[in-house]
Amino acid sequence: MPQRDLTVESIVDRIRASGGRVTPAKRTLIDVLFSSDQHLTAEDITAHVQSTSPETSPSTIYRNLEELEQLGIVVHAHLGRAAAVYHLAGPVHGHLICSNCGTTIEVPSPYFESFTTAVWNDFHFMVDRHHLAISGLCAACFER
Amino acid sequence: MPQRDLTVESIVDRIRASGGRVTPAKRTLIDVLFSSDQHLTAEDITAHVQSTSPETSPSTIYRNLEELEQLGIVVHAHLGRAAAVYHLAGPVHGHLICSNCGTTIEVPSPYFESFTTAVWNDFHFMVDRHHLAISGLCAACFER
DNA sequence: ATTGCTGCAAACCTTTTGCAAGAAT
DNA sequence: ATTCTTGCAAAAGGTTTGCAGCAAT
Repeated sequence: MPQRDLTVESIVDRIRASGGRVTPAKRTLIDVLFSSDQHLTAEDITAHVQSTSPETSPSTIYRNLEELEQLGIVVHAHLGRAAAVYHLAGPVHGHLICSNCGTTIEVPSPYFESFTTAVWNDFHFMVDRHHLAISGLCAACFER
Repeated sequence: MPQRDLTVESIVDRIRASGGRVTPAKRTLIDVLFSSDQHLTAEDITAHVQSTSPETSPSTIYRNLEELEQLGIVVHAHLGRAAAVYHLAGPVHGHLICSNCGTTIEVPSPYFESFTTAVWNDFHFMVDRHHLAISGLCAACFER
Protein backbone atom coordinates (compact mmCIF):
# COMPACT_ATOMS: atom_id res chain seq x y z
CA MET A 1 0.00 0.00 0.00
CA PRO A 2 1.65 3.22 -1.07
CA GLN A 3 1.93 6.39 0.93
CA ARG A 4 -1.58 7.18 2.12
CA ASP A 5 -0.77 10.52 3.60
CA LEU A 6 -0.67 11.66 -0.01
CA THR A 7 -4.03 12.84 -1.24
CA VAL A 8 -5.22 13.58 -4.73
CA GLU A 9 -5.76 17.17 -3.69
CA SER A 10 -2.25 17.60 -2.32
CA ILE A 11 -0.90 16.34 -5.62
CA VAL A 12 -3.07 18.72 -7.57
CA ASP A 13 -1.74 21.54 -5.44
CA ARG A 14 1.84 20.51 -6.01
CA ILE A 15 1.32 20.43 -9.74
CA ARG A 16 0.00 23.94 -9.75
CA ALA A 17 2.65 25.16 -7.33
CA SER A 18 5.32 24.01 -9.75
CA GLY A 19 3.73 25.90 -12.62
CA GLY A 20 1.92 22.93 -14.13
CA ARG A 21 -1.71 22.79 -15.15
CA VAL A 22 -4.25 20.33 -13.92
CA THR A 23 -5.89 18.63 -16.85
CA PRO A 24 -8.41 15.80 -17.00
CA ALA A 25 -5.66 13.48 -18.25
CA LYS A 26 -3.57 14.21 -15.18
CA ARG A 27 -6.47 13.77 -12.80
CA THR A 28 -7.35 10.43 -14.32
CA LEU A 29 -3.74 9.31 -14.18
CA ILE A 30 -3.52 10.20 -10.51
CA ASP A 31 -6.76 8.35 -9.83
CA VAL A 32 -5.39 5.26 -11.52
CA LEU A 33 -2.20 5.40 -9.50
CA PHE A 34 -4.20 5.74 -6.31
CA SER A 35 -6.54 2.91 -7.13
CA SER A 36 -3.80 0.33 -7.62
CA ASP A 37 -1.20 -1.00 -5.25
CA GLN A 38 0.45 -2.76 -8.12
CA HIS A 39 3.55 -1.93 -10.04
CA LEU A 40 2.09 -0.92 -13.35
CA THR A 41 3.75 -0.56 -16.70
CA ALA A 42 3.02 2.48 -18.82
CA GLU A 43 0.91 0.22 -20.97
CA ASP A 44 -1.15 -0.96 -17.98
CA ILE A 45 -1.65 2.60 -16.89
CA THR A 46 -2.63 3.70 -20.37
CA ALA A 47 -5.24 0.95 -20.54
CA HIS A 48 -6.72 1.97 -17.19
CA VAL A 49 -6.77 5.63 -18.09
CA GLN A 50 -8.30 4.89 -21.47
CA SER A 51 -11.11 2.91 -19.89
CA THR A 52 -12.23 6.27 -18.50
CA SER A 53 -10.91 8.60 -21.23
CA PRO A 54 -10.46 6.55 -24.40
CA GLU A 55 -8.83 9.31 -26.38
CA THR A 56 -5.88 9.70 -24.00
CA SER A 57 -2.67 8.96 -25.83
CA PRO A 58 0.29 7.01 -24.49
CA SER A 59 2.59 9.95 -25.02
CA THR A 60 0.50 11.99 -22.61
CA ILE A 61 0.80 9.21 -20.05
CA TYR A 62 4.56 9.18 -20.41
CA ARG A 63 4.79 12.93 -20.19
CA ASN A 64 2.63 13.08 -17.10
CA LEU A 65 4.38 10.18 -15.40
CA GLU A 66 7.61 12.03 -15.92
CA GLU A 67 6.17 15.24 -14.49
CA LEU A 68 4.90 13.39 -11.42
CA GLU A 69 8.24 11.71 -11.01
CA GLN A 70 10.01 15.05 -11.02
CA LEU A 71 7.67 16.17 -8.28
CA GLY A 72 8.60 13.10 -6.28
CA ILE A 73 5.10 11.69 -6.44
CA VAL A 74 5.84 8.73 -8.67
CA VAL A 75 8.83 6.42 -8.90
CA HIS A 76 9.69 3.89 -11.54
CA ALA A 77 12.00 0.93 -11.76
CA HIS A 78 13.34 -1.09 -14.66
CA LEU A 79 13.36 -4.85 -14.85
CA GLY A 80 15.51 -6.41 -17.47
CA ARG A 81 14.64 -5.58 -21.02
CA ALA A 82 10.93 -5.28 -20.28
CA ALA A 83 8.87 -2.15 -19.77
CA ALA A 84 9.48 0.01 -16.72
CA VAL A 85 7.04 -0.18 -13.82
CA TYR A 86 5.58 2.85 -12.05
CA HIS A 87 3.94 3.39 -8.70
CA LEU A 88 3.26 6.11 -6.18
CA ALA A 89 6.25 7.07 -4.10
CA GLY A 90 6.02 5.64 -0.62
CA PRO A 91 8.22 4.01 1.95
CA VAL A 92 11.54 3.20 0.31
CA HIS A 93 11.68 -0.38 -0.83
CA GLY A 94 13.48 -2.52 -3.33
CA HIS A 95 11.93 -4.79 -5.94
CA LEU A 96 12.51 -8.45 -6.55
CA ILE A 97 11.34 -9.37 -10.01
CA CYS A 98 10.87 -12.94 -11.13
CA SER A 99 12.49 -13.17 -14.53
CA ASN A 100 10.25 -16.09 -15.37
CA CYS A 101 6.73 -14.99 -14.42
CA GLY A 102 7.14 -11.28 -13.74
CA THR A 103 5.96 -11.39 -10.14
CA THR A 104 7.22 -8.39 -8.19
CA ILE A 105 7.94 -8.57 -4.48
CA GLU A 106 8.63 -5.47 -2.43
CA VAL A 107 11.52 -5.68 -0.01
CA PRO A 108 11.52 -3.21 2.87
CA SER A 109 14.47 -0.92 3.22
CA PRO A 110 16.24 -2.68 6.13
CA TYR A 111 17.03 -5.64 3.92
CA PHE A 112 19.42 -3.66 1.79
CA GLU A 113 20.61 -1.14 4.34
CA SER A 114 23.84 -2.94 5.17
CA PHE A 115 24.58 -3.52 1.51
CA THR A 116 24.02 0.14 0.79
CA THR A 117 26.30 1.17 3.63
CA ALA A 118 29.06 -1.25 2.72
CA VAL A 119 29.03 -0.14 -0.88
CA TRP A 120 29.17 3.48 0.15
CA ASN A 121 32.11 2.85 2.47
CA ASP A 122 34.12 0.70 0.14
CA PHE A 123 33.26 1.99 -3.33
CA HIS A 124 31.90 5.46 -2.64
CA PHE A 125 28.79 4.60 -4.56
CA MET A 126 25.42 5.89 -3.42
CA VAL A 127 22.73 3.32 -4.16
CA ASP A 128 19.53 4.81 -5.47
CA ARG A 129 17.17 2.85 -3.31
CA HIS A 130 14.10 3.84 -5.24
CA HIS A 131 15.40 2.08 -8.30
CA LEU A 132 16.56 -1.10 -6.66
CA ALA A 133 15.30 -3.87 -8.90
CA ILE A 134 16.79 -7.30 -8.58
CA SER A 135 16.01 -10.14 -10.87
CA GLY A 136 15.84 -13.78 -9.99
CA LEU A 137 13.23 -16.48 -9.52
CA CYS A 138 10.24 -16.55 -7.22
CA ALA A 139 9.68 -19.69 -5.17
CA ALA A 140 7.21 -21.21 -7.63
CA CYS A 141 9.43 -20.69 -10.66
CA PHE A 142 12.57 -21.70 -8.78
CA GLU A 143 11.13 -25.08 -7.88
CA ARG A 144 10.50 -26.07 -11.46
CA MET B 1 39.74 -8.98 -15.27
CA PRO B 2 37.43 -11.80 -16.33
CA GLN B 3 38.04 -15.45 -15.88
CA ARG B 4 41.48 -16.13 -17.32
CA ASP B 5 41.37 -19.87 -17.02
CA LEU B 6 39.12 -19.63 -20.04
CA THR B 7 40.99 -19.79 -23.32
CA VAL B 8 39.83 -19.04 -26.82
CA GLU B 9 40.52 -22.65 -27.72
CA SER B 10 38.46 -24.04 -24.85
CA ILE B 11 35.55 -21.89 -25.99
CA VAL B 12 35.92 -23.08 -29.55
CA ASP B 13 35.81 -26.64 -28.27
CA ARG B 14 32.72 -26.01 -26.22
CA ILE B 15 30.95 -24.53 -29.20
CA ARG B 16 31.66 -27.59 -31.29
CA ALA B 17 30.84 -29.96 -28.41
CA SER B 18 27.39 -28.43 -28.21
CA GLY B 19 26.79 -28.91 -31.92
CA GLY B 20 27.62 -25.37 -32.97
CA ARG B 21 29.93 -24.34 -35.75
CA VAL B 22 32.95 -22.15 -35.43
CA THR B 23 32.73 -19.28 -37.87
CA PRO B 24 34.93 -16.25 -38.40
CA ALA B 25 32.22 -14.06 -36.87
CA LYS B 26 32.28 -16.14 -33.69
CA ARG B 27 36.05 -16.15 -33.47
CA THR B 28 36.21 -12.40 -33.85
CA LEU B 29 33.49 -11.94 -31.26
CA ILE B 30 35.39 -14.10 -28.79
CA ASP B 31 38.58 -12.17 -29.48
CA VAL B 32 36.80 -8.91 -28.78
CA LEU B 33 35.40 -10.22 -25.52
CA PHE B 34 38.86 -11.38 -24.47
CA SER B 35 40.54 -8.15 -25.38
CA SER B 36 38.33 -6.00 -23.19
CA ASP B 37 37.76 -6.00 -19.47
CA GLN B 38 34.93 -3.59 -19.95
CA HIS B 39 31.23 -4.11 -19.88
CA LEU B 40 30.36 -3.64 -23.50
CA THR B 41 27.02 -3.00 -25.12
CA ALA B 42 26.04 -4.95 -28.19
CA GLU B 43 26.71 -1.79 -30.15
CA ASP B 44 30.23 -1.48 -28.73
CA ILE B 45 30.90 -5.09 -29.54
CA THR B 46 29.52 -4.71 -33.04
CA ALA B 47 31.81 -1.75 -33.67
CA HIS B 48 34.85 -3.66 -32.48
CA VAL B 49 33.99 -6.73 -34.50
CA GLN B 50 33.30 -4.62 -37.57
CA SER B 51 36.68 -2.95 -37.32
CA THR B 52 38.05 -6.38 -38.19
CA SER B 53 35.17 -7.74 -40.27
CA PRO B 54 33.14 -4.79 -41.54
CA GLU B 55 30.38 -6.88 -43.07
CA THR B 56 29.38 -8.51 -39.78
CA SER B 57 25.79 -7.63 -38.97
CA PRO B 58 24.41 -6.74 -35.55
CA SER B 59 21.97 -9.62 -35.71
CA THR B 60 24.87 -12.04 -35.92
CA ILE B 61 26.41 -10.43 -32.85
CA TYR B 62 23.18 -10.81 -30.92
CA ARG B 63 22.75 -14.40 -32.02
CA ASN B 64 26.29 -15.30 -31.09
CA LEU B 65 26.18 -13.51 -27.77
CA GLU B 66 23.10 -15.50 -26.96
CA GLU B 67 24.77 -18.75 -27.93
CA LEU B 68 27.79 -17.95 -25.75
CA GLU B 69 25.51 -17.02 -22.91
CA GLN B 70 23.74 -20.37 -23.12
CA LEU B 71 27.12 -22.03 -22.90
CA GLY B 72 27.85 -20.04 -19.77
CA ILE B 73 30.72 -18.17 -21.40
CA VAL B 74 29.10 -14.77 -21.49
CA VAL B 75 26.79 -12.97 -19.08
CA HIS B 76 24.83 -9.82 -19.56
CA ALA B 77 23.14 -7.31 -17.29
CA HIS B 78 20.61 -4.58 -17.89
CA LEU B 79 20.91 -1.05 -16.59
CA GLY B 80 17.86 1.11 -16.72
CA ARG B 81 16.38 1.74 -20.11
CA ALA B 82 19.76 1.66 -21.83
CA ALA B 83 21.31 -1.15 -23.81
CA ALA B 84 22.36 -4.33 -22.04
CA VAL B 85 26.04 -4.87 -21.27
CA TYR B 86 27.93 -8.09 -21.94
CA HIS B 87 31.16 -9.55 -20.65
CA LEU B 88 32.91 -12.86 -20.22
CA ALA B 89 31.61 -14.94 -17.36
CA GLY B 90 33.92 -14.86 -14.38
CA PRO B 91 33.74 -14.70 -10.64
CA VAL B 92 30.17 -13.83 -9.69
CA HIS B 93 29.80 -10.13 -9.07
CA GLY B 94 27.16 -7.46 -9.04
CA HIS B 95 27.20 -4.19 -10.93
CA LEU B 96 26.83 -0.68 -9.63
CA ILE B 97 25.91 1.65 -12.43
CA CYS B 98 26.09 5.40 -12.11
CA SER B 99 22.84 6.71 -13.52
CA ASN B 100 24.53 10.00 -14.29
CA CYS B 101 27.76 9.09 -16.07
CA GLY B 102 27.36 5.39 -16.78
CA THR B 103 30.41 4.24 -14.84
CA THR B 104 30.14 0.59 -13.88
CA ILE B 105 31.72 -0.77 -10.72
CA GLU B 106 31.97 -4.48 -10.05
CA VAL B 107 31.06 -5.60 -6.56
CA PRO B 108 32.40 -8.97 -5.43
CA SER B 109 29.92 -11.59 -4.37
CA PRO B 110 30.39 -11.35 -0.59
CA TYR B 111 28.86 -7.90 -0.57
CA PHE B 112 25.45 -9.20 -1.47
CA GLU B 113 25.64 -12.65 0.05
CA SER B 114 23.75 -11.77 3.20
CA PHE B 115 21.11 -9.90 1.25
CA THR B 116 20.66 -12.90 -1.02
CA THR B 117 20.34 -15.24 1.94
CA ALA B 118 17.90 -13.02 3.83
CA VAL B 119 15.71 -12.64 0.77
CA TRP B 120 15.70 -16.37 0.21
CA ASN B 121 14.77 -17.07 3.82
CA ASP B 122 12.09 -14.44 4.13
CA PHE B 123 10.63 -14.17 0.64
CA HIS B 124 11.64 -17.42 -1.00
CA PHE B 125 13.15 -15.50 -3.84
CA MET B 126 16.37 -16.68 -5.47
CA VAL B 127 18.44 -13.72 -6.56
CA ASP B 128 20.09 -14.15 -9.92
CA ARG B 129 23.48 -12.89 -8.96
CA HIS B 130 24.75 -12.63 -12.50
CA HIS B 131 22.16 -10.02 -13.29
CA LEU B 132 22.56 -7.89 -10.21
CA ALA B 133 22.63 -4.34 -11.48
CA ILE B 134 22.07 -1.53 -9.06
CA SER B 135 21.75 2.06 -10.04
CA GLY B 136 22.85 5.07 -8.10
CA LEU B 137 25.57 7.68 -8.22
CA CYS B 138 29.31 7.26 -8.26
CA ALA B 139 31.35 9.40 -5.90
CA ALA B 140 32.11 12.07 -8.49
CA CYS B 141 28.51 12.48 -9.59
CA PHE B 142 27.20 12.25 -6.03
CA GLU B 143 29.32 15.18 -4.94
CA ARG B 144 27.86 17.56 -7.47
C1' DA C 1 -4.40 36.37 -23.75
C1' DT C 2 -0.85 33.49 -22.52
C1' DT C 3 1.56 29.46 -22.85
C1' DG C 4 1.26 24.73 -21.15
C1' DC C 5 -0.95 20.39 -22.61
C1' DT C 6 -3.04 17.34 -25.80
C1' DG C 7 -3.59 13.79 -29.62
C1' DC C 8 -1.70 12.16 -33.55
C1' DA C 9 1.83 10.45 -36.32
C1' DA C 10 6.31 9.69 -37.04
C1' DA C 11 10.91 8.89 -35.26
C1' DC C 12 14.02 6.36 -32.26
C1' DC C 13 16.74 2.80 -30.16
C1' DT C 14 17.66 -1.75 -29.01
C1' DT C 15 16.69 -6.27 -30.13
C1' DT C 16 14.38 -10.02 -32.77
C1' DT C 17 12.91 -12.47 -36.81
C1' DG C 18 12.22 -14.28 -41.79
C1' DC C 19 14.54 -15.57 -45.53
C1' DA C 20 17.46 -17.23 -49.19
C1' DA C 21 22.34 -17.70 -50.05
C1' DG C 22 26.65 -19.31 -48.28
C1' DA C 23 29.81 -21.96 -45.34
C1' DA C 24 31.35 -25.45 -41.51
C1' DT C 25 31.07 -29.94 -40.62
C1' DA D 1 25.48 -33.60 -48.40
C1' DT D 2 23.65 -31.77 -44.47
C1' DT D 3 22.17 -28.23 -41.71
C1' DC D 4 24.03 -24.26 -39.20
C1' DT D 5 25.11 -19.41 -39.91
C1' DT D 6 25.20 -15.39 -42.19
C1' DG D 7 23.75 -10.65 -44.03
C1' DC D 8 20.12 -8.06 -45.20
C1' DA D 9 15.89 -5.97 -44.51
C1' DA D 10 11.93 -5.61 -42.09
C1' DA D 11 9.37 -5.97 -37.75
C1' DA D 12 8.73 -5.45 -33.06
C1' DG D 13 8.47 -3.37 -28.38
C1' DG D 14 8.96 0.54 -25.49
C1' DT D 15 9.58 5.34 -25.37
C1' DT D 16 10.34 10.06 -27.20
C1' DT D 17 9.51 13.97 -30.11
C1' DG D 18 7.48 17.55 -33.49
C1' DC D 19 3.67 19.92 -34.39
C1' DA D 20 -0.59 22.49 -34.74
C1' DG D 21 -4.74 23.06 -32.27
C1' DC D 22 -6.95 23.18 -27.77
C1' DA D 23 -7.54 24.42 -23.03
C1' DA D 24 -6.09 25.82 -18.01
C1' DT D 25 -4.73 29.64 -15.96
